[in-house]
Amino acid sequence: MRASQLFLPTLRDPPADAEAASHKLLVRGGFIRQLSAGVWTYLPLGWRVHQNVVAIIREEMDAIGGQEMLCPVLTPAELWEKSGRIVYPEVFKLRDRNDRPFVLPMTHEETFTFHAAELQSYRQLPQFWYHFGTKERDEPRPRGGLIRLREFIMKDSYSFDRDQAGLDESFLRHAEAYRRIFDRCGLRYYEVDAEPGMMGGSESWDYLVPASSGENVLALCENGDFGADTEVGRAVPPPPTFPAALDRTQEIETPGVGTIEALADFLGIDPRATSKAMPVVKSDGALVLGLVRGDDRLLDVKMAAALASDFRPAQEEEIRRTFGAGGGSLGPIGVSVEVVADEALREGQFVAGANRDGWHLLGVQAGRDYQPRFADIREVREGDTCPNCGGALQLQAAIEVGHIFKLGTHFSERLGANFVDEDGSERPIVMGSYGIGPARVIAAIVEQHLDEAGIAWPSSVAPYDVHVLALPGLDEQAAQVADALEHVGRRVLLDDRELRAGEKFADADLIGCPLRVTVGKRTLDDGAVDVRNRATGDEHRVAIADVAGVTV
RNA sequence: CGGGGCGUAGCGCAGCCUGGUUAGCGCGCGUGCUUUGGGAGCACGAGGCCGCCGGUUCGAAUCCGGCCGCCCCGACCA
Repeated sequence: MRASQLFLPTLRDPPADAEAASHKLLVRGGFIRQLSAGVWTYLPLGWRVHQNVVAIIREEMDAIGGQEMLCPVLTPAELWEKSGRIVYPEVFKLRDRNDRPFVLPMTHEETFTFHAAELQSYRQLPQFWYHFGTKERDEPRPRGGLIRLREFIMKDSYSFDRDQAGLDESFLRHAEAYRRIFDRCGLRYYEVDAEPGMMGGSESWDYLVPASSGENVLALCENGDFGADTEVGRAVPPPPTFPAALDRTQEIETPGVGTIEALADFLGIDPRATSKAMPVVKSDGALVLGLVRGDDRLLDVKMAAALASDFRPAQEEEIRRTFGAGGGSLGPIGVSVEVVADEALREGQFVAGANRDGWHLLGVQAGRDYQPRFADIREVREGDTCPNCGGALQLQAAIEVGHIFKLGTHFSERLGANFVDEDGSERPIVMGSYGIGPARVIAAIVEQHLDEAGIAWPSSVAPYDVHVLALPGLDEQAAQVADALEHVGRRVLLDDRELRAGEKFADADLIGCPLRVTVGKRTLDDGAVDVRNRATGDEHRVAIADVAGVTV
């Protein structure tokens, strides 16, 4: 390809509204352009990279028996009413001229399950279908270039098995394929337990790529034996320094003490030896008391998982009616509601609210003084330690590039995707769903393969293998070099634009093809060119006759 | 949805507070000459609904009101 004819609008400066490195470089390099918040066009170079990522995914999906198909974007709302997902606020909804309701799907479980209803017999299972489909999500806040989009292409695949054992097998095969995909894309990533979500799946794993602009937070053990998404993973907080143990709880007046810091100061104790109570109301209206250590924070996604319900903070009036005290004086003793206590409160005696304004209790011990249900509901923090080996945990922002999920029978039951099993009985198909966002893969690759000058694409996804620079006056010679490379199957971008050498070098660094070949007077007299490795910066002189043989 | 910021040429910005000729600057773009291995120099030139609508005023990029859009933080998030 000749750069003089390529639509390649590179920019010297990053757009003012870009924050993430991948956002800045992909825009500057002429890979993508924004159309609206979270809505982007791939320009020619960006689409080539996208196609390369897609090709890798396709190969690995096919390698585990995937059958590629394509489902439409426009989808009758009826399917989503059956699955129950129609109520999600992120779902784009629209109507046709006859007022028939449609949705624009955020993923395609409903549609694939609709087709899976044609599967009749266990003899046809397992099946494994996928497509690269356009997803639409009315995100409340798109951001970061390609990191959170309102419209994007996703590889979503679906497995259809006769039983749980089959699903487990399909799930693991996907995990293997995903590892190969992300390896081939040059990503450093972690496979971690994920938040299963509200659809009742039993297990799900996330693929998280450490990158500062990511939205997930990864907890990693210094000894390498633990990695978890902090929305799911359990970590061990540093132990408290407890005051002398008491035989029974003791009331103490704490006038005007409204915060944990004030309480610890007033009593002269370690804040870690206190507890705090968070009254919440489940979606069925039941009030529950969440209890975490004084220095910890309740993490809402963990709490929701522990309660198996959404919840909201209780209101002042509800608190007073239930506990007979205000929000700053609540505790777990003598209450009529369920108490969900964090694991950190299992051992030891903590200070707790007395359910009496201006009073606390000393020496409150779980099991002896109150009977909670224990759950991991605290937010993982810097300074926590590894649950496996006790090593220090490090927190790191990460981009979620893939998610694999044991769905079970939620969709097959609601959409009537049943099969007849060997014993003649009809059963719902057991499903898994598996997603990868190529756009996020691209963003993640850039975040991990860049320097001050621009992107350094891994060869597997680079828009071109070799970037040949024709320095002024040497267009013909450069074209010959480019031809020689193309003849041996290399994908070549020939910069034949009428620009100064410095500008071509800068653009080449920015665009980030793995190899750069400079055709200039300086070396041509010797019948040679300079070949530079973008990632390492290594440059060496190669005779033109040998240039077709150079590799990264 | 809450908080903050921004909207002036393709990109980055100044001007606005304190209203007043033809709305500026850098980069980029076009033409010519000189240059030519790391974002050149000179000259000439093209390019603007100053986000939109309304109001105040003799006069609005500038003041006031409403709306729209975009970014960041939070909330939210299969």
